[in-house]
Formats: sequence, C-alpha cells, structure tokens
Amino acid sequence: MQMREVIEATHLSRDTIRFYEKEGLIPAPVRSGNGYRHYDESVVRQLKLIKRAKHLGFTLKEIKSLAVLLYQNSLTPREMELHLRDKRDEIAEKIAELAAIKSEIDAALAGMCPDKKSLG
Amino acid sequence: MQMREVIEATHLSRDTIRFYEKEGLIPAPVRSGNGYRHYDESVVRQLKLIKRAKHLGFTLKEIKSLAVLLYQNSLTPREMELHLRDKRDEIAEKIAELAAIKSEIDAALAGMCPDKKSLG
DNA sequence: CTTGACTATGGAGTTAACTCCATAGTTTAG
DNA sequence: CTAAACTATGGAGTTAACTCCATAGTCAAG
Repeated sequence: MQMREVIEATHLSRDTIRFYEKEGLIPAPVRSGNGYRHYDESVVRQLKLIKRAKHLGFTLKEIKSLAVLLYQNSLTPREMELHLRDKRDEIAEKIAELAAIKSEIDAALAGMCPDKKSLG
Repeated sequence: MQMREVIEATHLSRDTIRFYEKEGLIPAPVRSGNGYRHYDESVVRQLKLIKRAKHLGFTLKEIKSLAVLLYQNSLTPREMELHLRDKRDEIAEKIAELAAIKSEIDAALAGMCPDKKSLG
C-alpha cells in the first residue's frame, strides 16, 4: 500500500501524513528501492484513530502517547495497563463534559417551549 | 464583579478573557467611570462553557455560534431550536467517537490481560 | 505621598498543527 | 520519445488561539 491509497483511505493530506510520521505518531514505513513509502494496512486504522482523537480535542502530544501505547510494544504490560486506564479515565471525563454541554443545550431548548418558563 | 473575580472563578487568564471579548464570545461588559470592566455573574457560566467546549475540540468559531445561541436572543425561537438541535447532534457524534476510542483502549486492555474479565 | 495591587491599551511574540513551495526523481500511458 | 501522474525532500508560510510586553491610569493602605 503506497501513499496515494493511504490518502484515499484516511482523507488526510500527504503533508499531514508525512508530518505525523516525522512527529512519531505513526511508525516510519519501509521504503522500496526508489525511496517510496510502503505502508502496512494497519496504518489506516492508526491514522483514523489520530483523526478522531484530534477532533475530540486531544493534542498530538497526547495522541502520540496513546498511539504508542496501542500500537507499539515498548512498555511492560503493567505500565501499559496503567497508562491505558488513565486514558480511559480522560475519555470518561470528556464524555461527562459533553453531557454537561448537552444539558445546557437541553435546558435552552426546554426554556423555549411555551409550557416551560424560567431558564437559568 | 470585576476582572480579578472572574479570573478566580474561571481560572482563565486576563488576556484570554479579553481575547474572548474581542472575538465576541462573551458580550462586552459595562465599564465603570474609571474604565474598569464590570461583569454580570452570568459571564462565569459562559466562560466555563467555552472552556469545556474548547477542551472537547470545538473551535472558538463553533463555540461562538453556540454561545450566541445560548446566551443572546438574536434569533427567532424556530431558528434557535433548529440550530440547537444541530449542536446536540454534533455532541452525540462526539460521544460516539469517544466510545470508538474507548473500545480501542478496552480491546488493548483485554488483549493484554485475557485472564481478567472486568476492567475497572 | 509612596507603595503595591489592581486596572487599561495596542501590538508583538509564541506554539501547535498543519500547509505550501520549489525542486527533483520515478513510473506509466500513448 | 514526451507527458501525466506519481513519489521524494527541506524549509518557508499560515492559522488559531493564545501569551507577553511596555506603558500607563486607579485606588486602598500606611
């Protein structure tokens, strides 16, 4: 799988993918004789995770640490488990924040209905 | 309520609050004779919403449109309701994305410790 | 009146995360 | 062969969202 296919599968730009490689968010792919990058299928999944996480307000620094945890085996199982649990807690916190915003919106919507009145 | 109190209540910097005012995310406060800003209590709630939304990956541009919807009465009830429902849909989508990341993490955790059935 | 904690301003500087550019090598279709 | 469509590189430029700075006015305490 070469660059063009990855671009099509992820809807990320060539420059963005190269940038993520430089920053260590995805592993450097093998090169064929001409110097072209040759990607493993799994990079698509990794890039999609990065894209989702970015959309959710995680910084690339945060995403990198998660990506390394998920896709590289650099830590002991124990360290890895602790880090992953931390990440899961962060996500739970974000879900709670989303719920808070949602209830603010719900309150505004409820306040607009004729039979309900005051809105804080 | 003046600047210092707002800073303490929101943990945002003076510069950030001034920046949000300049960008129209919060209304320009009234000024006392000396030129000092004098805030209404509601600004704290608005700033906290901005902070949460930012943490969740909304841009200031997106947040501005939401803040205007929630705190200023510039649209008809019908328009407002439509916009608020859109925002609520966006939030539902973000929750789904968070769930996707969470399951990726859960899968990694499950793969690491197949003997453990329950994950905190 | 001085000191120190407030407040104000416009504008420059910073950081993250791209995004673009100029240049150049490779491969494929005709 | 040429032309189009790929690929590569380092480095400059851009945008969002702050963050800092220099300068200066205000106000309460001692």
